[in-house]
Amino acid sequence: MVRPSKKTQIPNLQEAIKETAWKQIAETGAAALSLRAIARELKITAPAIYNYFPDRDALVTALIIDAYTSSGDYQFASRDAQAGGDLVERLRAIGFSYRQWALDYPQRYQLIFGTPIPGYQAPMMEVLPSAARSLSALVSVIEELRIVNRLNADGFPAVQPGYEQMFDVWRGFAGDYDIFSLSIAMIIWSRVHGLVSLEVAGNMPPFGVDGSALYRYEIESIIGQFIK
Amino acid sequence: MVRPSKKTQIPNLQEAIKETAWKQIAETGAAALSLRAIARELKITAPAIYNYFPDRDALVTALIIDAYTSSGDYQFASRDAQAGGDLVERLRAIGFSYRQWALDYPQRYQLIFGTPIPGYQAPMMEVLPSAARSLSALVSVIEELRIVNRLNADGFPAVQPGYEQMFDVWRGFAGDYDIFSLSIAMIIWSRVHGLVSLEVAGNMPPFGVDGSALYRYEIESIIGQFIK
DNA sequence: AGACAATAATAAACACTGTATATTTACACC
DNA sequence: GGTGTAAATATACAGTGTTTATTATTGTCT
Repeated sequence: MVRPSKKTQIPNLQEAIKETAWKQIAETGAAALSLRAIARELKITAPAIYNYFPDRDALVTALIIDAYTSSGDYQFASRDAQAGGDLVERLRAIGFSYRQWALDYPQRYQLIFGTPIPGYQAPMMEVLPSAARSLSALVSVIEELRIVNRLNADGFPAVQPGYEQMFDVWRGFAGDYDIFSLSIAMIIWSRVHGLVSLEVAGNMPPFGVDGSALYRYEIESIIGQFIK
Repeated sequence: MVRPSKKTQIPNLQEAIKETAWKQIAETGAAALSLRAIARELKITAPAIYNYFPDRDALVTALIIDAYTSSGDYQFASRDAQAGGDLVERLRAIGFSYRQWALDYPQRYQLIFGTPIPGYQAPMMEVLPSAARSLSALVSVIEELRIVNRLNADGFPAVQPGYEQMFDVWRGFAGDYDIFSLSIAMIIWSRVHGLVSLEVAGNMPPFGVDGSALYRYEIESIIGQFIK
């Protein structure tokens, strides 16, 4: 048999490949991702995958986009669960959901922020839409705080000249927010990311500083510094 | 020829293997590290490496230890260049040297904090000595600040009970510092690491926030929050 | 309905990788 | 000077991503 009849074929094979990839990433880690292993599990030959993804890197890119989307969904859900409430409370909720997602899906987190795939470099222009969206729940709340004049960031460095068009690209994906709100969101992101990345990767030496307590402290530090 | 005579042999082959590994990592990235490629460049066969490293992971561990040592050297050098000066100035110098090292050796930074080697997990107990030392330039200054009562961290979460012995292990490697100083150092580390890791990995979206300006802002934020 | 072209799979092969095993040789020591 | 050890090679195995050629199925056009 050279080609299976439509009855025995897997419907929506493109999606099935990604699902199997996620399953194997969850089981054995992102670094062990293997096209041949995926093909084995789907009872398919490896080159068949090339009908749906031009190469391994393209599959990884698709997975990263899904991961960003999943992270963004977490943050939007937590923001909207606090809809109508205090803006700072919404900010808190988003902050905690960032860590929660990383703890729930450490492999997805590593796929985005580690570099587990040999030789892989994410193509910025393909990934940007989902990456920008994943940050935009945070940006949206910061923007609201800015509008009601509760943002405090004296001496915050100005954006480099000549990048306005890049910002326009971002705007198209993530919403029409002020560039200052975006900058503040990025520094907040870098803070929570610092703590979460060390925790998830196991680089935090085991002195027993409680991860969630430390994280709560850092969230309150952020609020104390940037919100008035 | 099955074994080269001593004259044609490479002296200190263990060190030569690591050097070649670093050379290739600098050229083609940590993810492309290959025992066979190293062997080719040294004009030996791949299994010969197994006389010096039990497997590839052991070589990677040795490289990571070297990288931690290199990072620590940067920070100690910058601290000692400010010896006799203001403690806060020393803190600043250490902060900047952390980023500078990452920019000078992005591949080494990725080797430690990314996960570029498929299936590799750093053995904590082997890496801890050099990792602890690399943080201890910072810890030493924080400790001095604590002693002269210039440390400000109200509400900082307490260390979890039952980890005293882990801390003792750390003490043995990095110096006899107070556990509170160590905790403060860790949160400072997580902040600079958050910014640097996003910058080095290229995950900072290209809005043109000047990396070094943003970093300076963050360093001053840290000093403003924790030093009085 | 029949011819045809596009499509989606397989089969086989290539150049890699890390690693295990067996073999051979150079060297140091008694 | 023989012997044992250590350090290299040779060979082989199982795995990887990817390319090429082949083949059978499918949908479309006449």
